[in-house]
Amino acid sequence: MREVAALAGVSLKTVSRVINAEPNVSPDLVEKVVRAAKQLGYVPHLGARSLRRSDRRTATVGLLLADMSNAFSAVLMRTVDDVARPRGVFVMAASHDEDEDRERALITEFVARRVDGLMLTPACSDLSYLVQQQRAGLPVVCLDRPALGVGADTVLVDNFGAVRQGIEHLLGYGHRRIAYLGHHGRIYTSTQRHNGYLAALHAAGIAADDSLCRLGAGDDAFGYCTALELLSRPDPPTAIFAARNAITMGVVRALAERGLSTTIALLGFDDFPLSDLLTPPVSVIAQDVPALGRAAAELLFARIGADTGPEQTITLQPTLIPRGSGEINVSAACSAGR
Amino acid sequence: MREVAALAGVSLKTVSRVINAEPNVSPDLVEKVVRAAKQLGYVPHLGARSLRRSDRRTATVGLLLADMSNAFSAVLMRTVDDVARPRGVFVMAASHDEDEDRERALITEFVARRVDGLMLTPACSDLSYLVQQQRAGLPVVCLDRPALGVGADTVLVDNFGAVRQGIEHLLGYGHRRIAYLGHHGRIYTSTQRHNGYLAALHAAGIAADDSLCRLGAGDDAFGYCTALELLSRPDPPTAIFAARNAITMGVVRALAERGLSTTIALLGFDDFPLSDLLTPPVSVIAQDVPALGRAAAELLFARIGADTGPEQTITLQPTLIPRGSGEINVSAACSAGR
DNA sequence: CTGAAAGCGCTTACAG
DNA sequence: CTGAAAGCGCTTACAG
Repeated sequence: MREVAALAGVSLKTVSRVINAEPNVSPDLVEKVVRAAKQLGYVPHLGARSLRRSDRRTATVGLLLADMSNAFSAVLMRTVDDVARPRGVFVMAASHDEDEDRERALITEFVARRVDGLMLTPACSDLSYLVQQQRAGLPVVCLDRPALGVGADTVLVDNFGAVRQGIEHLLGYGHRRIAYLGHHGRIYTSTQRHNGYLAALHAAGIAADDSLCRLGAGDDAFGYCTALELLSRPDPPTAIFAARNAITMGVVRALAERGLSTTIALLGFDDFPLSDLLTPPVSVIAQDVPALGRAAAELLFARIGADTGPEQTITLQPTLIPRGSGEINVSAACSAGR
Repeated sequence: MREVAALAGVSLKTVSRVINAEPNVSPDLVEKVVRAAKQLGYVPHLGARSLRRSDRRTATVGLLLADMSNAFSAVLMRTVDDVARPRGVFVMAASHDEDEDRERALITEFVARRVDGLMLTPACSDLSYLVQQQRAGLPVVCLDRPALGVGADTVLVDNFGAVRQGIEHLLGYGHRRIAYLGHHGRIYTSTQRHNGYLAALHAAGIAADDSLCRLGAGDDAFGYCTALELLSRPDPPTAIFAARNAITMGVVRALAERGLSTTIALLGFDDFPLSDLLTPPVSVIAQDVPALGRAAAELLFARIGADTGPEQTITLQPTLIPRGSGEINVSAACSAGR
């Protein structure tokens, strides 16, 4: 900027005025500055600007996810970025891998970079240490999971209701022995889904069989191995609910291997590519991930824009998409399973 | 920091020394400062630090992708982040959507934030405007596509060779009428793949049939519609090469719908989840995406670490994974197709 | 309409 | 071992 001022033969303040498109600069000075800036390839230093400006904005927000390599997170990032970009804001993303210490360290790094706001999918740890930052003016929005120990705008998905409804769907096809394959650990969404399963069984007057309820790593291999094991039992389940798409894929593999794809009903949480091309097509409970990201980003930018209204919690409803695998009657399973 | 100094009863410089773990501070002052910092919840301002420090590092790198919502980019981001994180560096990602103006604007925004380095998958536009930034000390690494109009470390995938080999694989099963479904536009990887296809045919003495060579949007719908159309011809292809996984998925759908999955050979570029569970399992040419991201990130950090060695270009070899769909003999296709 | 001075939060380069 | 002064690139708050 100093060089631009020197080349244009004006003061720093005049350059600043031109860069920021402030009014009341004579046209010929504007042109001199613009020409000098172009000639020098001058790009204003946003960091220095934010240090001095009264609003202290860095035009940067933090997005803390469980693991940004999965499709769910990738879509979230993109929709958040789509909201941020028109405002000239960049998104810095990071993954906490469900590790609380890592989560806390990453939040501190975001704060050290003075992000204008923070969006996070909490690792379900106590976030009360965030209160201090919030009071210092950091807007925080939680997405997909609620904040514990701290108030914050939150966008959730009705995991509980959707799974209950999904299990009721399977019950409607006569299933009574429905296995639940889920993610272990105290991840909020897992717990909610599990509770939805239990609630549906309870409402139907069915005692939950603990041996049909398996919690594990939540990946493809877990789904595959667990399904194989369950199917080998003398009293196999007639239907399987997979609480995550990776698990669903593993179960699909196991059913195909055993030739049971059209015998055992399967319903999965979260849609995935090609689910409609499998044999039979896989029924799923689908979340509107872009809507989740968009809602959270809009809440955050409203807060950054000094919205001081009461805290909001938005809950999105997933949709059950019946494609075939979840619409298999129990009689078929019984005749083949025994 | 001022508050910390006041609370600890020391000078700014002493606080600075403690924060930066500089030697030669008396233990009791260290403790006083540490206690004051903790009490106040003090987090150093990295922006202010980088403004003043001699190395000018912001502990931030830019990652410019075509579209961060797809699985390929998501994995790239994660592996780049895995290299950056242990160095205390954050990754800012953005998507240019193959739009050159957007690409240029995003690069300027990265420069305005004074990223320590820039990694990009160029939209295949002329990047000579980057030379100025490079001379000013900005390390640039291109990944997946080469830099045009500017020298930069680059990590590429041998698209040409892998596709030529893939087509030879199909030729080995007796196919002579092999369709090519690719992405239009002047994206480098597309062109390379297309050239690999042509080279293989040429080497085998087969005249390329332009009507079998379709370039389009490169998505699922394009693959589906184009495959349906080709299969409806009086002289349909006996094998299809899909130059991108989204296209492959569309072709899978079309073949399944026509009951031609085990009749027409299919080979796709880029693996995708569940490809091995389809009927028949889909043969693909798979790229090692994590290796791509890791190599690029390591090149970048070497440059940031003042490596002034000659420019490097690393080329990774994809792997052909035969699963069944690409190993269908031409005779079957001929008997059914006519 | 224009610019000189001060200061954002930190580190550098010195002096003690 | 400790600190006062200057300055990174910019904007604020004034004065002219």
